[in-house]
Amino acid sequence: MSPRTKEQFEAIRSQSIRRILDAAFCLISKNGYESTSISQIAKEAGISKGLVYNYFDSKEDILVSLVESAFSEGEALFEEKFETTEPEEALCLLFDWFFNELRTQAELWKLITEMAFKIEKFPFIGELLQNKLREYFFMISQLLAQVGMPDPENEARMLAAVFDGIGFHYLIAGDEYPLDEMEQFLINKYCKNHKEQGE
Amino acid sequence: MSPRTKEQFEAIRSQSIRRILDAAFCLISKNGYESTSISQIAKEAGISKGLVYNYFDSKEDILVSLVESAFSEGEALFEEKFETTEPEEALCLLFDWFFNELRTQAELWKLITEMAFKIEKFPFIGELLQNKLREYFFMISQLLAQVGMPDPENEARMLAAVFDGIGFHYLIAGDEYPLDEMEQFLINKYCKNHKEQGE
Amino acid sequence: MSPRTKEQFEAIRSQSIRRILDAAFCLISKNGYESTSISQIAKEAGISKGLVYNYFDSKEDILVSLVESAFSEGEALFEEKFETTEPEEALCLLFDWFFNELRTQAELWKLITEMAFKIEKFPFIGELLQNKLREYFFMISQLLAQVGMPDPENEARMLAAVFDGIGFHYLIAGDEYPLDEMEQFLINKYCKNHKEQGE
Amino acid sequence: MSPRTKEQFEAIRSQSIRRILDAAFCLISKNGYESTSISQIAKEAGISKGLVYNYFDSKEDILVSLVESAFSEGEALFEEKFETTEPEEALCLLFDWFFNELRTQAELWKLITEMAFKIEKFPFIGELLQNKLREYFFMISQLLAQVGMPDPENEARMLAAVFDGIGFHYLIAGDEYPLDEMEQFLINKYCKNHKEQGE
DNA sequence: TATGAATGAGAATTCATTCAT
DNA sequence: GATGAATGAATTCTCATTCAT
Repeated sequence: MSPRTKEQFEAIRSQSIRRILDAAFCLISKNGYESTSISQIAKEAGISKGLVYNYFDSKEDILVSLVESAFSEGEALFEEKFETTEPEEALCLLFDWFFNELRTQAELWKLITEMAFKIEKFPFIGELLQNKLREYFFMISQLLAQVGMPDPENEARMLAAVFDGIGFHYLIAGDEYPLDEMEQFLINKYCKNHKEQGE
Repeated sequence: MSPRTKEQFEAIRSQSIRRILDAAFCLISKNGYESTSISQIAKEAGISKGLVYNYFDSKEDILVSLVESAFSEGEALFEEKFETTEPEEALCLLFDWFFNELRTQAELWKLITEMAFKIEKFPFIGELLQNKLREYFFMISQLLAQVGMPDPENEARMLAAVFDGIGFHYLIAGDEYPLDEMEQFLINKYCKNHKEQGE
Repeated sequence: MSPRTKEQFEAIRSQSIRRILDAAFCLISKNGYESTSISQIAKEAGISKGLVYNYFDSKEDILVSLVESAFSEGEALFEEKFETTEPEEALCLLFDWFFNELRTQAELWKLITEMAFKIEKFPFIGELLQNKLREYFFMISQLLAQVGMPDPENEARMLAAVFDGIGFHYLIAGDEYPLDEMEQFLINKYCKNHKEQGE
Repeated sequence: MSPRTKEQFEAIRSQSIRRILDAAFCLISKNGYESTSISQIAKEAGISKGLVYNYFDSKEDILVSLVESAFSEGEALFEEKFETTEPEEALCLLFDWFFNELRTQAELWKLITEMAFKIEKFPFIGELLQNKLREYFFMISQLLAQVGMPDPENEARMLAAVFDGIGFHYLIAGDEYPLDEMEQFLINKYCKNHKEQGE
């Protein structure tokens, strides 16, 4: 019989890779990188341990792929949201987006955030996180400047901290944390003008 | 040789325990819990591996003690600072205290914060962190209420988030992070009345 | 498409086998049998891992073929050289041949020689090596007898040892080893008569 | 109870190390380095796998120790033998020594020799072997010079080759190889004067 | 109290081999 | 004939924990 075509192989490949990354994401975001073994990942992905090494060089390599894909996912959503709107609305959308992300993608936020504690061990993460943080900060400070807020840089730095701090406390307190209330509170605080226009 | 007295034994015990916890703190806050071995802790503490098990039942037990002692350390400083002052000054002192902690005890903050990612693995940590967070929040909200801030609860939740968020970004960015500037910014923002009164 | 003829199939077969053996020779003589994987061989041969198993039953089977082909290569050259000449010249040619082999086919010598250390693991190699050694020894002893050397058997055993010993030291010392000097030295020692006659 | 004394620990340590090295020597010289697993070594030594790593950093580390101890063993015997005798007798003793070594310590010779094929993989071995070879060669060439042999350097190089070549052929042919006959033959060839004096 | 030797379970990783296409 | 995905056993190595002294 003739061998599978390149496309067939590629389909198989990407499906397996997808499975591995999904399993890895699920387990690592739940239990942490060190507490997740390749065996667990393979079992969760429904494949053999050996196959994992067909697609990834090492456990660290899985982490790299995972983190990069996690980052670029966030990226895409981020840009798409705020590029084409006027500042007042964009600011509102930012809160909207952030709280939505937190509600639906808490695991993703958890994974990325936990990486900050692994910078010593995996230096590439430091780079990624710093870049992420800079973009994040830059975007917010531009929004705030456009809205006419004084000292937008420090305000942005503070707002960025608010976001990660809320994510952090949500992680600790779980559903006891009043996400909805905080969202409303922040919108009222930062988007008053826009709101008033809406009234 | 005369046998050692109870007091002597007790002194030896507590000294060894202290050493173990110090070593554990040092290593775990730097490298993480999973990446720190009992051997490393014993070596850093200058005692034998076996002796560690004389004082602690397991590696997890060390973590429990470590986290509890870390928490109560923070506690003590915290209470002592704000109990006896008037609200306007206390708020200032709070910023003072926080940024000082971050500058001098970053490792402690890092250790406690990282624990949030281990809640699934060590449920006792969830309790501790939630309590901590509640106290933290309660104290700030009282301060803000006393200062006359409207909606002090949500403001407190936000300010608490600002603190942890700044800690988090400081962890990522290191000395590039403008801690001083942020401190000044927050003091100006939250303690204006007091400052103006002072002038 | 017309189906391939038997000859075409046969050509493909033998070409693939040739490639596999070449790759195996190259890698195994450099890195050793155990440190060479089927994947490496397949990659070096430019074919797939699976195809290797179309032509060989197992990794050991490759080694068998490899060693046999290596031995018979040496064989062919060997016989062709000394069969038709007169003894005095043949002895000279022997040295010539040996040092040439060493210089140009060191890998081959290395592969065959290393096999001696695998006799326990692959008994078939013992047979092959012993036969080889016997032929080798027999040929030399005949040459020496024809040249009129007393006790040609032991002299042959010694000379055979000299050859492999030199090969061995050349392997250790690399280009620092004075191959040329040794060649001249041995020729002077063993072929003086012939040389002097030639003058 | 009081802990064991330093001496007791040291005794335990060196006994375990001895066992590991003995087992490793036995297995590696028989089956080769790559074909010998740590599990096998531990089992042969009658200890657990884990303990091996209490005493050696890695499998390679075992090899290093093994090779170094093998080399220095040979060394000691070597020097002791030839330093204090007159050249004619020393030459005889050299043959004596060599054939004895081969008969009683074939495994040691095999281990050391096989290492030559691992130079690429373990560069430290190259150093050791070259030094060994140089000493070996230097000692023989001095002996031959003292005995009055012309061109003692090349003769020494040849004799050194004879030795390793014989070892090599003995490895291949086993007890079929006429070691005794070769010993006598070489003594007759190289120690004639001394022998004749003895007659 | 104190030591460190000893264990064994489990981690990451490799690789010969099989198999569906 | 040809491919490479998939497997599983084996390998090196780590580490929490136990134990004899």
